[in-house]
Amino acid sequence: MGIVERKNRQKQALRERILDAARRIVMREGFAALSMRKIADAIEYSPATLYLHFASRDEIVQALCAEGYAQLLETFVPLAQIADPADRLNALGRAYVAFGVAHPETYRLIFMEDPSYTGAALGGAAGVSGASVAAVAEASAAGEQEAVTAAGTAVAASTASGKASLAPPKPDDDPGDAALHIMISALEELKAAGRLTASTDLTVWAEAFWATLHGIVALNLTCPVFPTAPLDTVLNVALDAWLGTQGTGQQARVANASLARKKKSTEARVEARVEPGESHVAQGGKPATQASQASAASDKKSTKPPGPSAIKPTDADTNPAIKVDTKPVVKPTTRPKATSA
Amino acid sequence: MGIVERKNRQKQALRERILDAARRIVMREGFAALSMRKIADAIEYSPATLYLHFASRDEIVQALCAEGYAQLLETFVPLAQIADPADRLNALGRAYVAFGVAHPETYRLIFMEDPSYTGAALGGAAGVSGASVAAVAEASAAGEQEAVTAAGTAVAASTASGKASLAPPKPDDDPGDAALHIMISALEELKAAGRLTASTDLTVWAEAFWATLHGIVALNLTCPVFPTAPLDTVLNVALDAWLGTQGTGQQARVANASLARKKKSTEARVEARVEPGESHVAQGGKPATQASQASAASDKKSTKPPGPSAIKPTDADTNPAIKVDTKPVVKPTTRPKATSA
DNA sequence: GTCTATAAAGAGATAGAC
DNA sequence: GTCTATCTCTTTATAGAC
Repeated sequence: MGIVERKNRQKQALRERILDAARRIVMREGFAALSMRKIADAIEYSPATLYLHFASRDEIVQALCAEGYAQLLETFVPLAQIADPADRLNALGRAYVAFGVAHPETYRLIFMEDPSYTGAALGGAAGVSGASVAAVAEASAAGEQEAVTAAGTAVAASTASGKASLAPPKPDDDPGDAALHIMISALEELKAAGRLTASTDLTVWAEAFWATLHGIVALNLTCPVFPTAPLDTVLNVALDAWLGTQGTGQQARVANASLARKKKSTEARVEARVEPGESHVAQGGKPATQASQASAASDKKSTKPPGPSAIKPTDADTNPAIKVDTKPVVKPTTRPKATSA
Repeated sequence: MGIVERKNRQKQALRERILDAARRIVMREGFAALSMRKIADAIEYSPATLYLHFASRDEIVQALCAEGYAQLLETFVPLAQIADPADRLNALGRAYVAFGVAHPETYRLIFMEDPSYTGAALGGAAGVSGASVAAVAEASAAGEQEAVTAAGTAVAASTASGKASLAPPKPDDDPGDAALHIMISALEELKAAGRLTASTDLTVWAEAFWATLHGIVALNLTCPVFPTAPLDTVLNVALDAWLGTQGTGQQARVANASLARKKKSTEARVEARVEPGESHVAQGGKPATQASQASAASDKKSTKPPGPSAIKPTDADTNPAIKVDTKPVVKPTTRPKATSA
């Protein structure tokens, strides 16, 4: 039966080519410019062929969303191994914002375009990349158990989660909750360690925290004038507000002394935890380059001129190893204008 | 020369009809469904006529944005008269979120669609409704001076700003900064009163705070699954994180005792400050109904079922006095599908 | 000022030949 | 499986009659 398998492979390959082309168009010209004709032209097939692989344009878009969301989750994988839960939350927040800024069109597609696309990403990413999702969830679970007992056992925790990421994936978890559960786990550790007086539901806290991150990203992608301050500065203030003095006053302050220490240093935290342990991350089977690359992208943005009315460049295209959205040529969410009539 | 004036009036009237129709379409069917033909059909003119009043579809959209932003600013006017700066920030945050939820399509249009639209709203709202913008700025300035001297002088402050809102407008202020300056003023009061140890730039703080609010609204409008918790709950946690324990620990906690008092009561704060003084607000020339209506809209949302995958209803159409967007019939940001082919 | 008519471009999706 | 050809439908914007 090698023939049918070859045909399957070819069919799958063409499907990938379609998605690749679609992704390129979205990155280059924005989501609104994505059309079946353009995809067909890009892969040098007829438009009708696309319908043999995808039932509609929407199905392509949703596949794109699922891919993008899986990509975002992969960014979190190495971060889930950070031992200190506060540091972990901090790193997750930075990575999230960095991802949004580095992949503006992908981020728009997943979280800012259409509820059905968002739902497709959060509910359907498992099919595309279930392994990474499961790895994230398990890494976070492993980290939780370790950190409750004692702090500073980063090596042991990372070893455990390294094995977990090699374990057989459970592809049918709800990927939408995976990222949130990472945060909630960190919060539970904080609470268990007495570093967080939980006056509120941890799920709500995580969701509100996430909303803050989303607001920072969304504003940077859409609002040309408002975040006058550099992205990093705003992000620092937000992370301070949520992590620096969280809880009820004195108690939380003492507990977060390790965070307050480097209050003005913007980026060092993630790399201080992850990069010295790059060996253990590589051991775990996942490359650590995404984390450092992500924080690097976030840092570059701090050189943005503070003046208003300048559409912010999304200059995160330094590392060609990572696919990065570039600024769309046409306006993102509007219909393409008539050229000359 | 009465003839030319009548013609000008008629021209202006048609312009308004065009915008009215456009607004209705956006509210009913979403922004993507707005086309010149539909507007023309709605006002029973030919499409060509529209181009005698607006150079392009974009110009109509930008006028809509400016209107919407002015509408949002008007929501802030009565709130700027709240004496206590922390209460004022709290009320502003709630009003902002309530506006976004009550007018989803307007909010999308201003802040979530296209950077150029956002810029048009923030930079061009003065032409549409410069008076209200100036009133907001002056009301906030008046409140600042009062509250530095002592707390609890709500009557005096409101009288002063009441006069201010009747003063001749300065229509050419940058409306984009107006709302932010209200927040910054409140922060300066907090700082001057020693209730906020300013470890960070106040402008940055205000922008980050605003980003949080935007994130909460944007997520509620776009993400079908994620804010599992009711909108109000998330908003409360966020406001607590920013206002409840802001500053460095103990000092802020004592200072914010008045806020912590009613921590679990969701809506009473705005009305406790504004509604007993409804006389003074009415005296100032601005109706106070918008503030209470806004917080009421926010509260209704808390009955949302927490289950995922349900597109959240935007049921804020109780008060017919306020124009409220309803849920679009078609998908918001996508091209309308081909009906039958 | 307003209309009819139409240009110019583009979209998604399908039928049927090969 | 793939293509050609086509259908149906949409859009913005303009020309020229009245």
